[in-house]
Amino acid sequence: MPVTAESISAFAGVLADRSRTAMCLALLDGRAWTAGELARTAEVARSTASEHISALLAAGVVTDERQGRHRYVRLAGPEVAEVIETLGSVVGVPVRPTSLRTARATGRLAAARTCYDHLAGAWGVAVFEGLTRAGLLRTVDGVVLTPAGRAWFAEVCAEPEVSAPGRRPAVRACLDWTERRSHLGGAAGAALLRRGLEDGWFLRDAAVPRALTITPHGRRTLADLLGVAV
Amino acid sequence: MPVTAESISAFAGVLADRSRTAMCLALLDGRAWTAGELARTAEVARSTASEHISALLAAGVVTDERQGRHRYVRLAGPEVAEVIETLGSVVGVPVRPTSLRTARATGRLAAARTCYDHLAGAWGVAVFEGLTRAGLLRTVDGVVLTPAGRAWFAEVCAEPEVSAPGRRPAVRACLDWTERRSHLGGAAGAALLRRGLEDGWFLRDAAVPRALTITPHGRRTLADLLGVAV
DNA sequence: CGGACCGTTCGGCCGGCACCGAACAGTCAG
DNA sequence: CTGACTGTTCGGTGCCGGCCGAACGGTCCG
Repeated sequence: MPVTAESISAFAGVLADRSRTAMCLALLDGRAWTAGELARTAEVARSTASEHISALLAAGVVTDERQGRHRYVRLAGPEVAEVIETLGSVVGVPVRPTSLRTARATGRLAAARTCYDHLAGAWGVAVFEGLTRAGLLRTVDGVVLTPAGRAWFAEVCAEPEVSAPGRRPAVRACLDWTERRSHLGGAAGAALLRRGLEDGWFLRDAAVPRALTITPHGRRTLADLLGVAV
Repeated sequence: MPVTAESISAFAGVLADRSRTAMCLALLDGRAWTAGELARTAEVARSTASEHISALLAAGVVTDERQGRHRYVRLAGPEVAEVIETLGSVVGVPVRPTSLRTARATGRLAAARTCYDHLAGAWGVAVFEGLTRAGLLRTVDGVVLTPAGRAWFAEVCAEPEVSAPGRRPAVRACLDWTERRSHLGGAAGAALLRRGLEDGWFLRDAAVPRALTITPHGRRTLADLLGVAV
């Protein structure tokens, strides 16, 4: 019983700071923010923001992901988003409109969106799993492109770069915010998205940044390419 | 935007203390606790508890009610209960069983219970409104017993005390925790509960403290007395 | 390699707050 | 009235935590 009180108060303590709360409110949009962006949002020094992010991380409020010289931070899951929204709703109305707006936005984002430079959302996960089922991707101990997959990408995306031994990994499993499963990152993921945008599989949403809508043509093409219903 | 972050963090700050959280967890059962009981539950000095209660009060987490030398404290409403439970659910499972147990308990408590020494819950509210409809209670600018009501209580409860100009008010509107409407407190409310227990209208629940079950006899009697279906 | 940029670590400062005990005010019972 | 009890106020103490700037390690680019 006292353990429960301890852990709840500890968790509340993490949210009990103006700067950390400002960061969390920014993160409510479901996107990944860099540490510097969060520092600017909360209006504190980068060093201070770094400490705050560490605290949020330790409490399980956010997850992070290093990428080059950047540190991308996102909310750890829908549960913590719910806590923050509940907290906001009890303190007054001002969060409601934001909440509704983000709900609509995340609805669109959940279906299909860009994650940095590759495809994410329900469609991103479907593609990832389709590639795996088709034998183009092997997911034991990490994820690698099979020879068949390498050939497939070279043909579909017409980009030899995918197989080149550059510094960027060809494929990378990227945990999906909404689906909690992996979608395809890395050079191959980027190439596929580029190809899809060029060829009209997806259209960028005018209203919601990062959101994508699938065209009927894209739907047919992907089903065709993967040899499965997606 | 900064205003929102400010207010959310301020609210979270109130919950960000082991002692205050322990108090809130105790209050989750929906009952009113005295300041001393909360101090013992949180294992702090009475003076410390007093300060904590003031903080919870200022934040709108609880409401209080002085009664004699006691200060009764209860959660301000279902919304704050929801916040605390949400907070507990994200931090781990340990709150769930408690939550389920209290849910079952509050289910019984919602129907009929004692509030200090009078009837509360759905039945308490129904009786209050039945008395009003029957013209025994007038509820403009507070609540008073009509002459007819005074006679009714003298007859039914056989207690002249109800009309005596003692220090305790004859009737008092007591805001019901579950119904968010008034039930009957004061000397008349106490007399009515006493009469009901003596005459077998209600039985005390063995498992859940303060819970009451209505007997068929009680149901008939109340409907009869109030001249309405309750 | 050197310069630009991002993030982290480390002192050091400062304010706030949780806690207690003692003294005091109000209520109830005998 | 007296004594028992509940709750509040007020100093005083100690600690925790948020903040910054400076220095440093990594990464990307030319």
